[in-house]
Amino acid sequence: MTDAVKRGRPGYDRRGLLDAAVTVFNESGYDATSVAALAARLGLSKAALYHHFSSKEEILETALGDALDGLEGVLRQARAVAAGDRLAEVLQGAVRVLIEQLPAVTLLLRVRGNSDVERRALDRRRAFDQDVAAIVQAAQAEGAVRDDVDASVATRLLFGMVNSLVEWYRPTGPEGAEALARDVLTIALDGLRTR
Amino acid sequence: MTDAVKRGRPGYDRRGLLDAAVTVFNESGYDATSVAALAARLGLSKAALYHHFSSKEEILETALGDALDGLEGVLRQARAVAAGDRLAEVLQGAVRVLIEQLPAVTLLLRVRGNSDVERRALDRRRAFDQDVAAIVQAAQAEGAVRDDVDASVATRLLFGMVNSLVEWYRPTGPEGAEALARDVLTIALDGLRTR
DNA sequence: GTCTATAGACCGATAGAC
DNA sequence: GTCTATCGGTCTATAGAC
Repeated sequence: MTDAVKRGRPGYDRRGLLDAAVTVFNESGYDATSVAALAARLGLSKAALYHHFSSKEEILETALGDALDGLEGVLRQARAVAAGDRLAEVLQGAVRVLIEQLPAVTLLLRVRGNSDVERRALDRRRAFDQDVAAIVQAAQAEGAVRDDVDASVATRLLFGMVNSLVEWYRPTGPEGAEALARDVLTIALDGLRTR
Repeated sequence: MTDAVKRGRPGYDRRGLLDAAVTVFNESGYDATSVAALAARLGLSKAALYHHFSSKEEILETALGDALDGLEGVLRQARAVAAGDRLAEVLQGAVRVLIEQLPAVTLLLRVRGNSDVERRALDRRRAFDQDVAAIVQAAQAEGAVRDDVDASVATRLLFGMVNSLVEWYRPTGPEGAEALARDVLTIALDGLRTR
């Protein structure tokens, strides 16, 4: 963490503005938030906003890109471990990314494909899901994962569980990121039933 | 099933109009859908719409009520079985309700509390979640469910998995309701890992 | 004639563009 | 700061099946 000296007039930088804007989008919805309303909420003028981003959609695109980069990074990382352990690695990594980039991932998960930018994001998400499904399938072939549940159904259910974190997880809460990742892995791999 | 003789001018009845309207709300968002746009999409006039419902919000309220009635019915039904089996009963019932009332439940799960109606629905949803968490806790006390995961966290994760069905399940798909309920129970209770 | 669903013209309020 | 389009909603009259 190099704490670069901040120069120039103080205020939002591109990064801080992005985070703040995404939070507002999550509160009120992307479409429902006009640029004027966004600027007002952030306490600056539209002109200042457009100094950092050339359009409202560029804010969206950047945030969705960040979220997707994080998730795809998890896949890259998972390729380093043995095929049988890959699913656990992906689940754990996904929980970590969700928590670290909660606002951006929240925005990503609410995208419904209303524009080209949103559709491209959905395409990347679909590709991610397919990669995960392939990992599940490989684990089934290896015998590490039960094969009486279809790989793509299992993938959707697992990521339904993981993604639901954005609905309720708050950084201030009692549950830490590691504990949460552990709980997700426990349920996903071993289930809740005692034996 | 008394198939009452249909009298009067043909067209939408309240039920059919509700289903159609909820589907449109899910496509475009409740707030973003104007009454005029809704009426146009359904092929009738605003006035005809207001013959069946006294306000746009009453449509929302009715749909959310239907979804919540269905979920609460699952809880009532679950009270009939032994405490140790109750969680399985609730999960299975919830999957069934989600599938049978997919449009209404989808709408419910997207509510963010932007009005009194939405907040009341969220309150009922929270109460439902708490009831389920109590069932999980009771199962833990009985030793039927592992107690190294907090009951309310487990509840949220399980229902994250179940609720995610609205994002991808389509009645036309290959997966039937019963098969899906079985898959959910398998993962939730036994996990994906082979033993 | 009765019952249900429907249409068109219109209202006051307001949010957003200019 | 003004102006216009659109919002949710109303009123009255009517169309069509039994």
